[in-house]
Amino acid sequence: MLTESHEALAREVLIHGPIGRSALGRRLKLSPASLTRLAKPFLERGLFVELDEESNGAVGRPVRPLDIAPDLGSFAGMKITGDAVYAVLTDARAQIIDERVVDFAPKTPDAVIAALSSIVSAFSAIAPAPLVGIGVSLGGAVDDSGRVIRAPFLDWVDVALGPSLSSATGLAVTVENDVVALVEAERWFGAGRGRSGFSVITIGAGVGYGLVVGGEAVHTREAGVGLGGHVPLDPTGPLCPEGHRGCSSALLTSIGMCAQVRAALGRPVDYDEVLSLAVAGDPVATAVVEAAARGLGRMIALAANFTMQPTVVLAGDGMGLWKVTAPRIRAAAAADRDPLAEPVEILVDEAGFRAWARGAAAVAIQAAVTRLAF
Amino acid sequence: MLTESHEALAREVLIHGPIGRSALGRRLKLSPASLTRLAKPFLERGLFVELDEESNGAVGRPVRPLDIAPDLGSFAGMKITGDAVYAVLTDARAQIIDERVVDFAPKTPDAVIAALSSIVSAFSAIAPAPLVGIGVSLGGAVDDSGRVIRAPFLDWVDVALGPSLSSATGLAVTVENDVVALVEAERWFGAGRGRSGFSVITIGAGVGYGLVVGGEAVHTREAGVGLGGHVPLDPTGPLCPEGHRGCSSALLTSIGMCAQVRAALGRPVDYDEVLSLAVAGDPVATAVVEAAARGLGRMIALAANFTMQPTVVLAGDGMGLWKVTAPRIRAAAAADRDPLAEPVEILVDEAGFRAWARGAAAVAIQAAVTRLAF
DNA sequence: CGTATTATTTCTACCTCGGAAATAACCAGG
DNA sequence: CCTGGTTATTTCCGAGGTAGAAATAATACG
Repeated sequence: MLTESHEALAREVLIHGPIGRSALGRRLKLSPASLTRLAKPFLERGLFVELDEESNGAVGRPVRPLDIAPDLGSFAGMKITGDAVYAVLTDARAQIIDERVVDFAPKTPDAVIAALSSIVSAFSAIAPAPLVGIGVSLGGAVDDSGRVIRAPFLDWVDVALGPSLSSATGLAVTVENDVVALVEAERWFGAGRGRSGFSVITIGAGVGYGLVVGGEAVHTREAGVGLGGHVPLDPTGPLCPEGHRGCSSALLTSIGMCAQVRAALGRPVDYDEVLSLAVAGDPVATAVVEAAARGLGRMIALAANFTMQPTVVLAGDGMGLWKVTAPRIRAAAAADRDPLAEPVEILVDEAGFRAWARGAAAVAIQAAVTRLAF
Repeated sequence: MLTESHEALAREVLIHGPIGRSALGRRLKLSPASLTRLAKPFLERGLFVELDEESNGAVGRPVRPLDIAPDLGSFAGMKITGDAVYAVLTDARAQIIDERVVDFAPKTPDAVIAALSSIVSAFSAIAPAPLVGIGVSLGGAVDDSGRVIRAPFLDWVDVALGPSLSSATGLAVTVENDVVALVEAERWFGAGRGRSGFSVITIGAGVGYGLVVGGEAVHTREAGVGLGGHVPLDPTGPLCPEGHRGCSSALLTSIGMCAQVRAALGRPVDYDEVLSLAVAGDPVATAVVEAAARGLGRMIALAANFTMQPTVVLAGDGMGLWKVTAPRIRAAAAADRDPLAEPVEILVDEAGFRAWARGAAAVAIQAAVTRLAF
């Protein structure tokens, strides 16, 4: 069995590789001697490869960087919504190789597992390396064993989703809350890579919030229950279904924005249309979008101030708002930022909706590293 | 030299003692055998004592709890303001034994060091155990070597306060930002003891903010620079000197509250008078105090939501506001708390202004534990 | 072509830790 | 009072991870 140090080495090479033993020693606070010893079993089993770095002009013996084997394994990440599964096939670094969408009905565990299984079969056929892990994420509460404690949008209570899918596919399955999974993806492979702390705000059908401090995601009982969904942002704003005026849900979600525009224009519109109307100068859509931009900026500033982390990562399917109003969001964030603190650094995950499925893949990869099983 | 495990043991006994080896093993994740080994040098050097627990009716061999020696050492904690030093003499657990206030003028390093030295002399004479460490805190930026990088309220830039005081007194001196020190005191000895995470809000002449996550205080460059000082809380509120409408400084500080009441009543009032006027039913003071209570409640909810820590500690000289309006603050916090999350737990440090000096003592104690020097 | 520099490996001793068994100190009940 | 049960602590000892020192490797530079 391999030790904790072995696992730390595997994680470090996966996240920061290719990287030389010397740099690894500094990063893990271990001596060069230990690095030689720790890396040996990985090289012997073919999990790591040693690269030939062409000399870069520096004096001294050139580094011999370690990297993960290119054919280490593939992973499937699948995000369950109320009517479809959005899936990505990734490599061991959560780089997307392929993506699929499969609708399902009715909202029963059997129908969902059938959809998930069909995706896994399809991915198995085209994956460049064997599938070694499956990640599933959804909006709701899950436990460590892969059971879904509750998922309101599916009307599920206590469903053994992980075990069922695992026996159906014969592969290791990790089930996680969607926001938690997305945060893990940002931490290991995304915008937060190499940063010790940042907060994550997702916008789309809902508003999600996650936090990383000291290199670790903050996991409390309330992670993923919708924290950040009802932050008061604009006292003159619209009402959300819970009756909060100008809260993040009312202001920032695609549902909330579309509802505002529809109420004023008298006809249904979708999210993309709201944005393009705003770009075209429609006064209603412009007002709604600008209010959202100010609200998001305020939320970014609040997150940065209260978490004491100057970096905020934006992700989710609502990134269209960023594309249209980035300067306004930045200005609003700066206005509410504490004047003495350094400016907020806003990082945007451009993957849009795929970021959710990539999050599911990320937790599957993490599970594989913890098991040191590839 | 003693190891990291020895230090962890010392910290654990100091914070949670008296405590048996068995419980220590569970807490530190070490075997009973290791606890016997680790505790030995402390008992031999007289730093720990073994208590005789009278049997409490439980079966089995009774625990033999370890505790720190009662005469382990005394500590001085001193908070520097613009015109006086507030000091406490404490035992090794930051329990206050005595307190002093010494005014100084002018705002020069020499005058401040003279005031600090006179307090140290006075404490030395009455301390029940030898003084082993001195902690100094102030509003401003300090570095690890005990230098004050800048302290605007004293017009100081780059003053070697720690080294000067150390050579003047011959004792180990620790200098820390006042908010950071207060957070450390709450974490080790105060309301946050035994909790892995919480946020701290101080109100008084200013608004301070600190954060503990995963058992560690969050130390970023912006710790103690005034984060939380200008959080927008009430869009219809008064202006702060920076021009923010209804921000935490305008709403919650004693200065801000007194200024509002004075503007309406046309005569100067102090903080205690504002509170007693409000209790007596004066309409102006009542409006100001209730706005402050609502604002503080909102700030508490924001802190809990964005830090994902359900516990918030209140401290500082403005605790009079809590005494007068606790139910209103609780109600406001509950209103802005995310509906799905567990209720906010509000803990109040009743020490008032002394909490600042106690924070300085706490960082001195921490330094002594790190050095394992008593 | 020798020297300086940096990376990595080899060898080895240390030292922390935990497992197992023994011992200690209590309670409960006959 | 004695015996068995239970929990806390100690003793003994081996396993294993770690780092120090020295050797070796591979480059740039003059």
